[in-house]
Amino acid sequence: MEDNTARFEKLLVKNGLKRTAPRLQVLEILSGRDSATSQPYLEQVMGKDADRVTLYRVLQAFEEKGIIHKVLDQQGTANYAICSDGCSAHEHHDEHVHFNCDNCHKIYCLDTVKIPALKVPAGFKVDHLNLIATGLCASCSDKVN
Amino acid sequence: MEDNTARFEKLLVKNGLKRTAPRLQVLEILSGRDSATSQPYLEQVMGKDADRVTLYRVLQAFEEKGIIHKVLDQQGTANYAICSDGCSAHEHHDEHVHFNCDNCHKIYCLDTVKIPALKVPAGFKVDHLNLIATGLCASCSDKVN
DNA sequence: TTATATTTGCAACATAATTGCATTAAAATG
DNA sequence: CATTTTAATGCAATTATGTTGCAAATATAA
Repeated sequence: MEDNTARFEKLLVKNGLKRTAPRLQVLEILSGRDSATSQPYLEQVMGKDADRVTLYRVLQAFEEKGIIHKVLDQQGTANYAICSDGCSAHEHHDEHVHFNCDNCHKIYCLDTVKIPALKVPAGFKVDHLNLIATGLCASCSDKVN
Repeated sequence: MEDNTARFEKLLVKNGLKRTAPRLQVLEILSGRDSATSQPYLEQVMGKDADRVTLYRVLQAFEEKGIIHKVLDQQGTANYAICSDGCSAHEHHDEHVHFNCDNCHKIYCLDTVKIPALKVPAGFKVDHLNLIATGLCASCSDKVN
């Protein structure tokens, strides 16, 4: 799992995207984190390596191709995480629960927790489900006690 | 159910808020809609009747008192709906499902649908759940067929 | 009717996101 | 390997969204 760069380059090519510095950098940052990453954080980390507009466009392209998925936190800020295998441009499989910690504000993708089936009123056709739980993450509830 | 104004005035007084024109207007608009209403829509409808800042502050005050609740749609836009009875400043009971129609972009509060209980990994402590379903609402899926 | 406490509106500012366009860089081609 | 083609970047300008401080106005209490 060492040579990420080679892996990322394949990922880009596979999706018809050119191998550029800003794109590799975004993948590098996202893969090094255990929770979803906010746009402002990315912007700050990348600094002047890439224009703000470029970052927006990189994220948008990645989302369209199914490389990353977007989660909105309780404030409405966009956060991004690398999709698990199985996502593609045509179909996102990110219907797991996202956990938004009230203390550290990290967003965890709880891949193991599936969203239970849901009964909706007649006529409504559910396409996607998006469940965000808020509370304290394991690390923060430790510290509080 | 005709004289809304009197009802709204009581609601304001009960929550220690003064009876002002912008507040009554917001309540009037929200109560006349069958789905959650976006901040931009409210801003547009109110036009120059109220300053943009006033609208933000009215919405914020209402949310704090438990008169309305905020739902973020898939784009991260704030939408507001009048709370069902039982909400207060201390406790929001809006843990029902919100349905975001992909076609008409309305947001429905599905009060009758409860969010199923959830198993989370050890250590995580869930405080609130927020489930947004996307797809076609009853009215739009009619039209498509 | 006057006093007081809240609420409003304005101006200025801060942040987040989008668009058009010229320039640059990556991959494809011969 | 030079050249062409196509995609991506960076910059400037613009729009949308949300916030803060403060003076003026207004609702309620006294």
